[in-house]
Amino acid sequence: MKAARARLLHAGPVPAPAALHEVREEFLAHWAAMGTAWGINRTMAQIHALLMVSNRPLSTDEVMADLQISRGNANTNLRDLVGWGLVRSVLRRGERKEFFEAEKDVWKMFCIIVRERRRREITPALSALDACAARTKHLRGADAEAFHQMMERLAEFVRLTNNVMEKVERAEQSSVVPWALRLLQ
Amino acid sequence: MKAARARLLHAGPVPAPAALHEVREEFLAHWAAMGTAWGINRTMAQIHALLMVSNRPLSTDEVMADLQISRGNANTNLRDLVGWGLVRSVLRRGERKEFFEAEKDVWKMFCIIVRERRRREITPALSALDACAARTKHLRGADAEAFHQMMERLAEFVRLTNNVMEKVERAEQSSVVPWALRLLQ
DNA sequence: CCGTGTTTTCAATATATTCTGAAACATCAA
DNA sequence: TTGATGTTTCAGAATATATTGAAAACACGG
Repeated sequence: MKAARARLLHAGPVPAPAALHEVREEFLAHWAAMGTAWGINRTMAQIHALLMVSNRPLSTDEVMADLQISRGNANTNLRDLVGWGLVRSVLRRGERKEFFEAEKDVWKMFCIIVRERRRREITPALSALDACAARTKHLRGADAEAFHQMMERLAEFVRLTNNVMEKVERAEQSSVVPWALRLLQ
Repeated sequence: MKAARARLLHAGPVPAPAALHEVREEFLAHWAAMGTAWGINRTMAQIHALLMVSNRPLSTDEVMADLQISRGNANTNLRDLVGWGLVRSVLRRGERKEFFEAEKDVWKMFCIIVRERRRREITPALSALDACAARTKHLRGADAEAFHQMMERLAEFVRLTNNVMEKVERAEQSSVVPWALRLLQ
């Protein structure tokens, strides 16, 4: 009580725990906003952020309490994060509860996201574009030919993207990618 | 009339216009789905797709008719696409109506998207992360230090991303990027 | 300044997505 | 088997996002 009041009464260096809490909140909010802009739901991004900056694995209940969300919501999104491979569930011996920890290596994180987005979105998109190209190959007329050409160009570009992403996935071993990226600097 | 009926009566090679229409619908749907997965609204992606495969500029009314959407919706999303630089508005002499055409060069399209996402999302994210790092630099304690370290690592990674994207933006001139990408093949 | 064609705006509505909370389900130890 | 502990599911509620449509604003030629 006294400490709290003291903080309000005189200006001075903010105590570390309070300051940290504040900055952490800001980070969670930013990460969530970023996620939203890239098609990831708010809660999932928030949980991910929370686990990224936690120095120990957290239980579902801790996540619920921290983010003020329901059990169902926490469970679903933790499950999804595990599905993405961005979060691992860890068991503590002697405890039945499940704990969760995020992959902390930023480069690995990036590789995982690239792998999953390739698998879930790029590869199917490529099939679709190839199909669109194939099905219009033999059609005649200016419209059809223009359409076909566009499909070819898009497919070619997505194929290149796909290949680049595939290389990035394997980057842990081959280290070609970090090298190429440095080259772009 | 006769041609239409003939199509219904005997099995045979589908006439080009009908086949093209079908494939085009499929492409629009796929592009819209893809957009959604990457945080772009359905209609905007659909309009973009429509203009990409149109061999002439289209008016707002044509877009409305083709996609069966309201004037307000068409207008807003066309405006946004122009804001992204993915679509240009063109004026036909003697006509008061505005027409719209998409950037058709796939590589340029990509550069535009990279430029805009960098400007709208990456740069602000980087500022936020730097701020989070700076504000926890002097805090002591295991929690604060772990947090600070994570912020530094994330900021470093985003800074790299930012730089790579900046190079891609300028790729039209310098052509370093296509070269580096080929290297990754 | 008026009339006409076009674009923009925005409150209301519709749709899509996310979240909750409680019940069902699992697992284990006694 | 029972009870304690933990997880999953999912219908309904809450929220966020997108869409409509009609009125207002605008731009221009006459």
